[in-house]
Amino acid sequence: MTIEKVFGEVLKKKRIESELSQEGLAYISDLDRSFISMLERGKRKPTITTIFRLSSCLNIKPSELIKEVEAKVDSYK
Amino acid sequence: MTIEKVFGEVLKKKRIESELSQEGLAYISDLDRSFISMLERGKRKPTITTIFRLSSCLNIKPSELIKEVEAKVDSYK
DNA sequence: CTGTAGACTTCCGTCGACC
DNA sequence: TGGTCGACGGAAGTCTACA
Repeated sequence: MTIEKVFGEVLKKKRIESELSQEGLAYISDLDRSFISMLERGKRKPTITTIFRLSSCLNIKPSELIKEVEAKVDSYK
Repeated sequence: MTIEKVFGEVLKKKRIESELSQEGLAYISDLDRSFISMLERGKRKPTITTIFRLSSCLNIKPSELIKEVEAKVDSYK
């Protein structure tokens, strides 16, 4: 498992929990919808600023988002 | 304060605490020394994979690194 | 040991369109 | 609503070299 794939899974989960569509998240985060789609599918790797932006839109701390990613990455080892 | 500037400050602090030179960190993380230099000065924004790579070299969890960044960012608000 | 410059390759992130 | 395609500008990250 790659970090970007796990990040995509976590992002999708958090987005669903916030009851947002990709389009809705794209709108409030001011990121492109196709980019959100690629992030969720692990086709793109976000920069630190993108991580912070998405986190605030999902009402979660960046460190908590990363923590979930790191826990999931560790579980694959 | 921008996120990348704060990240650079935290990165430098952690590197010094690990008693590593930029060159040493570049070597073990397999990143370019000039890139490490620019990261520390906030001239570049790391992607999530770079954050994970640097964290493991600094013996810290990615989420803890981000946590310090987010705390410092918040302190400027 | 660190900063920076330039030239380079790869990829982030945008945009419009279609399924 | 989400996946994907192609084109694009700009930025991530490498490498050499010099102060």
